Amino acid sequence: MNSCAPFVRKTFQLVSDNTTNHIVSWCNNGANFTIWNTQAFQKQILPQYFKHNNLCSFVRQLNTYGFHKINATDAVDGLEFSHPSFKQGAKHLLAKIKRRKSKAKKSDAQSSPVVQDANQLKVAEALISLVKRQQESEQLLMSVCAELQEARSVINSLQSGDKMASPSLCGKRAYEEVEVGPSYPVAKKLKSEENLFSVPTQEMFSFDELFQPTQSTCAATMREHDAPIDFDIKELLLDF
Amino acid sequence: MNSCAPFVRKTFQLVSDNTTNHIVSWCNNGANFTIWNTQAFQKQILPQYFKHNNLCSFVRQLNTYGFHKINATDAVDGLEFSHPSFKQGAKHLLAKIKRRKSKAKKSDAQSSPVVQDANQLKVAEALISLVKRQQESEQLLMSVCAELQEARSVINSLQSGDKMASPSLCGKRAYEEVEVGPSYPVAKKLKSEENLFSVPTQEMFSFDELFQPTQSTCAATMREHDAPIDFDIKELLLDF
DNA sequence: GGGAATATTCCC
DNA sequence: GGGAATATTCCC
Repeated sequence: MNSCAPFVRKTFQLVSDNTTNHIVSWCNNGANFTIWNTQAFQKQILPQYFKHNNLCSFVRQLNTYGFHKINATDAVDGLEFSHPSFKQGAKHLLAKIKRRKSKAKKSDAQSSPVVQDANQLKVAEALISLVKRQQESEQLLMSVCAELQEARSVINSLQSGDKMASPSLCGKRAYEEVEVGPSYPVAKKLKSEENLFSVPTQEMFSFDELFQPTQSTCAATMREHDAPIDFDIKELLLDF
Repeated sequence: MNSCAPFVRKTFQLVSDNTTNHIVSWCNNGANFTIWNTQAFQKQILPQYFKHNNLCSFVRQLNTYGFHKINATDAVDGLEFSHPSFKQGAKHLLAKIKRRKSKAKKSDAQSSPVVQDANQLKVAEALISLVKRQQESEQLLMSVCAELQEARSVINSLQSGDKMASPSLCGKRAYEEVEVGPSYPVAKKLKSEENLFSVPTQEMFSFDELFQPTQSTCAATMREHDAPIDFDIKELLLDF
């Protein structure tokens, strides 16, 4: 029943106490509450419920628990606050009022990344190095594939004289995943590489969720349906 | 002068107050202090300095600031505490007494990794996927290089009849970093790839510092002086 | 003794 | 309003 935070329970009690309505009371038909006399509230009310007599500390707690101040209008003065689960006579709603956690900084495109300790810095550096290494691997792969294509063109032109197949090339292949014969066009071969590179869809994580591609590279021409690897690592670390 | 924490300053004051030496006082020639009467200390002393009257809370603060309890001996009773910078008459030492920070969990080889929030979990998954992708790229690169080697063997055998060079192969190369002619042995070519792959030494981070290789792969044969990419990602995340 | 949640203070 | 340091409470 009384599973709400001590601060919320005490605030409900002091607002509901009809003997002090001239200092603090429900208002707006029980939807909000108002501190009518801040001096009396500080000196007479707060010390009865809390370990201080500062209105600022009380308001700080209200904010921590998600209360909002109502802008003063011409009709009423006093300090008025509201919370969707803090209503007159509704004790059962108080358990829904939760203390706000110290929030992790959300990414702001302008702000610089905050890396909080040496270990997280190391993780960041690991990611950066790994991404660089991956880019280099993929570029090198492209260049070697281009060379292979040229070599096969040479073979085809050399063989055009006798139209003979080349059994030795097919027989000595070391890695079975590369099933490309001499007459197989390189464009088709690169299509099969896409399957090897792409992250399987059954995994709970995809690159696109985390990494915002910031520029296109030659790798994009090779892997059309996969996110480029050159995401902005700083973007990711903003959420740390 | 008085840059020490409020708790330390107040504790020095209440211990040094000679009018309450029957309740709490310096002892051991001013090296430690003793609470002689815990009931009187709670009810009469604590509320004068703090917002509570609980001995437990006071002791909790002593521990937070690095004080240690002295084991009771036959000679003295009472609650005795000590701190290397909390000595009778030595106000100037109080600034050296620092509050202990909530310590980040250190890695323990037996304990399971603790990934503290959803974002760090995403980073972990990103690293895992990136490592997998890198392994696949390097394996594919090896297989393509093997194919290229075979293709060049075919070219050499086909050319052995007329000993003619192949100018078209050199002229149409798309990527300048691959400077390998038709007669260049593949073993030498892979040596040059090592330079492309390896992390530059002038960077402040190296893979070997962070990642413990857990098994050797075929990639190790290609990149002799570089750490294998298949480190244990869980090892790294223990420190989060 | 100390981790961790809540409370209070201080400051922007 | 809310971040962050310190204080108090609660619990192991």
